[in-house]
Amino acid sequence: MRVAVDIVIFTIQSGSLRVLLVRRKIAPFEGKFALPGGFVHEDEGLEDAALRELEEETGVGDVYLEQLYSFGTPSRDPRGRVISVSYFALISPDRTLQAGSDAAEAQWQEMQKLPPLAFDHGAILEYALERLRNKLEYTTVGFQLLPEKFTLPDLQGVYEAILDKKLDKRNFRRKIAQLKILKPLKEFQQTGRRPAQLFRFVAGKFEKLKDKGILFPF
Amino acid sequence: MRVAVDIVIFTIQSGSLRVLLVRRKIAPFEGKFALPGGFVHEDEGLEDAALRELEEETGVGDVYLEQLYSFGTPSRDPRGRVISVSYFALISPDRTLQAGSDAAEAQWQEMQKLPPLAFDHGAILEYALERLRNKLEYTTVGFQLLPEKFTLPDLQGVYEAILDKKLDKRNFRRKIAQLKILKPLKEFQQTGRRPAQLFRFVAGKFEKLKDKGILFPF
DNA sequence: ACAAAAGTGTTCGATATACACCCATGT
DNA sequence: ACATGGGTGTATATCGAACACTTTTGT
Repeated sequence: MRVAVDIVIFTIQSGSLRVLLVRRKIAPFEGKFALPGGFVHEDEGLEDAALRELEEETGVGDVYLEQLYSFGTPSRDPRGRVISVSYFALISPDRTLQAGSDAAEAQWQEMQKLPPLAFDHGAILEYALERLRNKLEYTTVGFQLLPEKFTLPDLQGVYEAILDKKLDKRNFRRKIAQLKILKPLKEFQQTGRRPAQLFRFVAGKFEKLKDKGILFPF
Repeated sequence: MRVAVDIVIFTIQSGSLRVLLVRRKIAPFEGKFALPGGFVHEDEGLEDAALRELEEETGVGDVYLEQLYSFGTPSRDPRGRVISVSYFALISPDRTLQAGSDAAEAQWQEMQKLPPLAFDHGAILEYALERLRNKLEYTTVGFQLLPEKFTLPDLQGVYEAILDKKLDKRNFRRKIAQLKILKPLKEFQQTGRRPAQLFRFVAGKFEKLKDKGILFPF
């Protein structure tokens, strides 16, 4: 019985939610897209294995990583019995440039236009998205998808891309404001028309979030 | 690499939350209490394995069962590499009588007075309790801990036992009422002083619960 | 001047919380 | 009659949802 980790790595690019997929070079499912992942080494923790695979695929460490679910239907891998412990990871777009360092065929695909996936990876991805949407509401995971400095429109864009719906600007900003987790900077982003103020995430005061369950001290 | 399932089985007895523990008869941790569980068979799904173990320990099938988390620190089992996929189960007190059918040493222990547990089972149990408390708020799992017919004080007792705090009777009853998931019966429980009305859980209308995430279609 | 996105408050309904008395039964 | 737990309603604070205009910049 072998144990593998499969990782759903989300990022935001061009205002849309994307996931890292690799094209399989060998059977089964040769040529199909799959989640990045691999077998857990004999003396390696599950999360360590996920971090290793993640770094191999994206070249990036130190990202938000959380265990998702374990899939173990006996028939899920035609080669034999493989238990997949799935993880989901979030990475900010300014750190995704290195992607493809290992698996030459790794691509950031839009969640809107997904190809059919190998194994049961479609179900894993679906569940990851549901979890991400839920956590967005009661935790601060959303900030993991932004660079260190960001604007409020950027932040709202992250929420809108994940939830796949428009949000009211004023309500959104009030909600963020009362969390008191943003430090306003004296810098402004000069990109579009009117410059937007930059902020930094400071995990200082998140009382209400903490007792609602920032979750899991592992 | 071996894969095991460990199951946190909760019930309510004498108004307090209890968990099923078995005393280990062999090393390692001989004589210590542990969560019921065992190795996954070669051609058996993870949930099937959990159900099998659960039925072996309690003699009961058809219970609420949900996957919790997978623990895989290499050193967690001194005998060698074992990945534990943990589950949590809820069982109503009128069905727990058969307990101990297999493991002669299986006991329902109060969550208040827990002995130290073998392996990392203490951490598993802690996480299971946290999850149960969270789910209590946005799902109807609480009803799984009651017999088919129950009174409102019974139901409130379940919530109080799990959350380990007193709740306001009137607020509690209003909250339950507006879910419209209880069918009042024409029977009354004759036990204490004044008879209490019996209800039956009917999953009919739980709109708000459903889109909040009754979760996981597997 | 105009186009485009940034920024800013108020109202209203729903939901959570705090709180005290009467009722039905068994002894 | 009294002790025990069952049963019921109101007032207040808090939170989420709807909704429109002014400001700053680049062209």
